[in-house]
Amino acid sequence: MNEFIAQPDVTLSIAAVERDTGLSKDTLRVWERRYGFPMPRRDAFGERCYGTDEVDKLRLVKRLMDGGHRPGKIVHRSSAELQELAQALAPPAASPPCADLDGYLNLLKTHRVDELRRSLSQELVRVGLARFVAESIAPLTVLVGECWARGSIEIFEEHLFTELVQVLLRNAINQIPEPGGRPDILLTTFPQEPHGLGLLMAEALFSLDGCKCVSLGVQTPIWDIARAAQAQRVDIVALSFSPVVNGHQLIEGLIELTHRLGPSVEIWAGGTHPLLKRRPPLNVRTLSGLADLHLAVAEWRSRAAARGDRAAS
Amino acid sequence: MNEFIAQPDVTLSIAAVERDTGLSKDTLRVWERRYGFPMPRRDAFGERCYGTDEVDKLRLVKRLMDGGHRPGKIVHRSSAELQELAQALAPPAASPPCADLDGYLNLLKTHRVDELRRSLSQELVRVGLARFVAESIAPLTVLVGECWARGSIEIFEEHLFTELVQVLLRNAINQIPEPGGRPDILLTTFPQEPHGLGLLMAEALFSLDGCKCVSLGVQTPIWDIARAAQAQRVDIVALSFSPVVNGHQLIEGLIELTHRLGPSVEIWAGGTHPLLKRRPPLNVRTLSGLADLHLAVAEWRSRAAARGDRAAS
DNA sequence: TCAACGAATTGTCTTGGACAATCTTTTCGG
DNA sequence: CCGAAAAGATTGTCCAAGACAATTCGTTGA
Repeated sequence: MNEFIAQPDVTLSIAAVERDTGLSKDTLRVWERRYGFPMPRRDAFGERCYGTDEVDKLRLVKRLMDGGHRPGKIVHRSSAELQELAQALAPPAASPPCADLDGYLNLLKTHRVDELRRSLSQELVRVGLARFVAESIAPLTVLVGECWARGSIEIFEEHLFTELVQVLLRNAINQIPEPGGRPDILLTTFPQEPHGLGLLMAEALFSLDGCKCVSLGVQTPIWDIARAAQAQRVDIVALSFSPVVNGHQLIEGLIELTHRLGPSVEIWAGGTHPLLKRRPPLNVRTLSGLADLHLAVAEWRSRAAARGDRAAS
Repeated sequence: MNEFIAQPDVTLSIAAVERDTGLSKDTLRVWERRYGFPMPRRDAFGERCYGTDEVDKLRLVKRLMDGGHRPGKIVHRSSAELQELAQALAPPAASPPCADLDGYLNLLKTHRVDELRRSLSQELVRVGLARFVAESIAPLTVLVGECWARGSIEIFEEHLFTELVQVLLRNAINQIPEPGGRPDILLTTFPQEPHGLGLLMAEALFSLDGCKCVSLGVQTPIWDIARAAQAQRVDIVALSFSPVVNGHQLIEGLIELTHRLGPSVEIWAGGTHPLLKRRPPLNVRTLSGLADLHLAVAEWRSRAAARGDRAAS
């Protein structure tokens, strides 16, 4: 069907490697200069030809870097050693993973998507949305994230999971009767933060508490978060942070956002980013764990009542 | 309300311009050297600072190039002249923008989100999902995209729109009774493509046609698309392309994916990327317009029947 | 134990040159 | 006069080596 015979030595151009690994051309060249890896062959025109083995190793290195390793320390190791590192990287499974969670994870790894959706749906109906989010989805999401960092699940499996949970949660949120009560909450993430599941979980819990939620989705520029908050006249801007965002950018962003929003809008920050636990920053309400959301809303309402804000019923 | 005066001189780095215009850093530098445009200011460290006016013009030039113009001929013209060219180029103006669309757009621009959701919902119920997608959502999405490119709507408004449509479509898809028929279709986008609405529209229409859809969401690495297609044993990989993806990367990616998938899996490509209209590439089925989806599925089924594939009922 | 300072690491930007691929124009044979 | 082949211009991407800001690491001092 295809006139191309599978070449025994497939090689990729630097642009193709950039696309496949996510490492920029500049980075690839500077690694070659500094570390001697990757050291691709050159074609007749002196251009780099990367082999599949090199690209595979680059992918591995990239994954370890996402997990906190530094390139200079690991590029020289063999692929086998890197595999080991990736295994060791994962946190020692802090909580003894509940049997249910392992069951779900197993379904995901064996690609029985329909079964996974069905059993999660059943669990949702069984325990209700609030407990479902807190006890199943949240820990499962963390677990999947850890597995991803360790390389023990594939990227497309993580995509499948994200998509599936999204469908489930959006559907559940939709079935909550239109609340329309205060506080009005704007949900979004910073530009560097591509993960949206945390946001969706928060939206579910807030909606259950009768808050009016407006979501901007992920990766909204700070300036636009402020604009949206003004335009929608919300009471609270709720942000979600996973560990991928740089701590410095997180703090800087929160400071800037605080200034832009002014005192009339509160900022609530939640998620799995380590900084949120260690030092509660500025005048930002940090939400430690999903149970805290309910508490925070209750507090806000009693504050509003104390202010004599009758609209916040 | 806000103590910060809107800065008169917002400038973007070369990386930001690459992201915003789709023109590579190399291209931006070589244009500066050859044509003298763009000629960005330099900051204290000698790095390029592009003004918003330059970026706007670059976007315009890019659009004209996608339409067949060559950069050397047009970069020197004024923005006004380019606007004219764009006018002349673009519209066979297939449909004079329906009054409904303008109404929706207006609701979005005045931030009456609830009203917008309600009127779209009503329209959905009125005309059914298929027509709703083809006649309202698709052109409205294009319109919003154009406004965004022109800068006549704000980023957060675009986020609001995306989120709202997503909720609507996911909810509608959910209510389609589980089809489970062939073909099995895997939906996703290339790593450079962050827009997911096209995917969602396709999923809606495919599902209506009784296809079994599995979505990976956006930005899946090519390698993982192939892995997922194998694992799920799908018949078709459906991809969506907006103009933001580089034409070269599009072609290269499709070639690589073709090789990785082998002959047993078809590739269908749709979206608003200009390349899809001009030269139908390779052995990829290009879907020109949403109406084509239905046709393509019908064709696939008759081919399957001709092969005597009884499973594809 | 924590903060602060200097050193090492690392990604991205810079310049200017080169060249293959593509598009346009000219030339030439029928 | 038409169509094909050759010559010429255009254009995007690659290369090399240098520079530097931002981040992280490691050490010292309180």
